[in-house]
Amino acid sequence: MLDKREPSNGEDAQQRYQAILESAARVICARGYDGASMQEIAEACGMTKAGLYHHIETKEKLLLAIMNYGMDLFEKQVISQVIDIADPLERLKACMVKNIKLVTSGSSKEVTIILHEHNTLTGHGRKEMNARKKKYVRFLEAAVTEGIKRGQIRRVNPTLAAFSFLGTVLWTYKWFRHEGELSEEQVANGMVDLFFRGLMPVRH
Amino acid sequence: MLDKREPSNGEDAQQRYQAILESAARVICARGYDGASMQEIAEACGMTKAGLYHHIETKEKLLLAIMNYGMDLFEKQVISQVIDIADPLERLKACMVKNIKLVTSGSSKEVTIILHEHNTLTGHGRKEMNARKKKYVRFLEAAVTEGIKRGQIRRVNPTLAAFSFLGTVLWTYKWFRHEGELSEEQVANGMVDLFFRGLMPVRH
DNA sequence: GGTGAGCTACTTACCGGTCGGTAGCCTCGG
DNA sequence: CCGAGGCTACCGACCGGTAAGTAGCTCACC
Repeated sequence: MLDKREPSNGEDAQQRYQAILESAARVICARGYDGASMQEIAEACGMTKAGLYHHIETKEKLLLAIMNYGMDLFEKQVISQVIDIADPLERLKACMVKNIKLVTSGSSKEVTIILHEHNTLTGHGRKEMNARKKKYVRFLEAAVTEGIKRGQIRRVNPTLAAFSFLGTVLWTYKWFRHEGELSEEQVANGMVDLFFRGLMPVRH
Repeated sequence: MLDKREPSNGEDAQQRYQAILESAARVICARGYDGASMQEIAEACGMTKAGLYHHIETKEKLLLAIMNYGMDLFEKQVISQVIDIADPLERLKACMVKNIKLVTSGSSKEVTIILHEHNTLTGHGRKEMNARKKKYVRFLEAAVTEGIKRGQIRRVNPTLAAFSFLGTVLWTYKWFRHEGELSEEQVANGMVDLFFRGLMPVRH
């Protein structure tokens, strides 16, 4: 049970911890989880390895913390931005735009780590992350189902639609480059257009 | 200059080498490149580490060999199966089905390694693999462009369409499970339907 | 004067890779 | 037909280096 008599101190400590997660995320994102040594991560945090271990328990728990932090970020910047949109089709479209921008902006390496290291965690931590991811899939499936009921979306398999959505959106982490010819906006809007309207010409 | 008086011997050696690549691929696919030790890989090949090093130069060159083997497999089982289809739309659809089945079947771990370890190779080997991947993107873009010219596909950005295609298809390596509710056929056919027709209802 | 944050110095284990050696087969001269 | 020489495939033992993680100290600040 924490005594919160000193909010400024508590806030500082939390900010410090988040700064560690962000620095660690940058290293792990660049080198991969196994390729990143605790030495490197500690240096990126402006500390020695032993100093870093004052804040974390193990390397794997650090990874879990980074991923949970990334999930918090995702839920704040994507889900909570669109969850109140009543129209399921508009909800899905807005969700796709927000999600693509979160991935392509590259500002939160934690999200990239979640995407790339999907098989790295073991045991309980892995189950925890899988549960959080599954919640997102269910959210997408529900929106599709609702859209079908309303007649806004044709009769497709909601699970397949959700994974198709996710593939389109999340695969961008592997190929999108800011130096490239396509801007974030172009990708986001273009993907929405492609996903919802398909490739076929308009019927007359 | 090899004297090929004994073709059977040469074939044996090549088969042996391929068996090594396949065993190594299984271990690397399961543990990740950095997580897989040469010790483990050698054991999976039924050899000691020193014995394995008789066949390969370095760990990274082993990875490159595995990826090139996977690319050969991909080109044989996907590209060459569809490249002669005259209709670009049918070419794309057949390509998507073949590609999804290659990934979901899970029989060739080499392909999964290509997808997952997209940032692992360095230097020349990485350029080599990127070139082979880019060829596939160009192939898809060209088919889309041709489909647009023929009026079979509406005016979309071919690059975006190609990456959308790839996201839908290749993301399956992260979530598809044979124990799951969806069969390979259901996924392949469902994805084709979704990708080409989109989510919107048919206009009347 | 205690507590959180950090350090130096260390342990144990394993990593990728190499070395010298050898068992078994093939080839070829005599 | 035999045996010397060479080659392929492999092994046991080992190298220098580095990995994750720890014990125990200092020190600034409440």
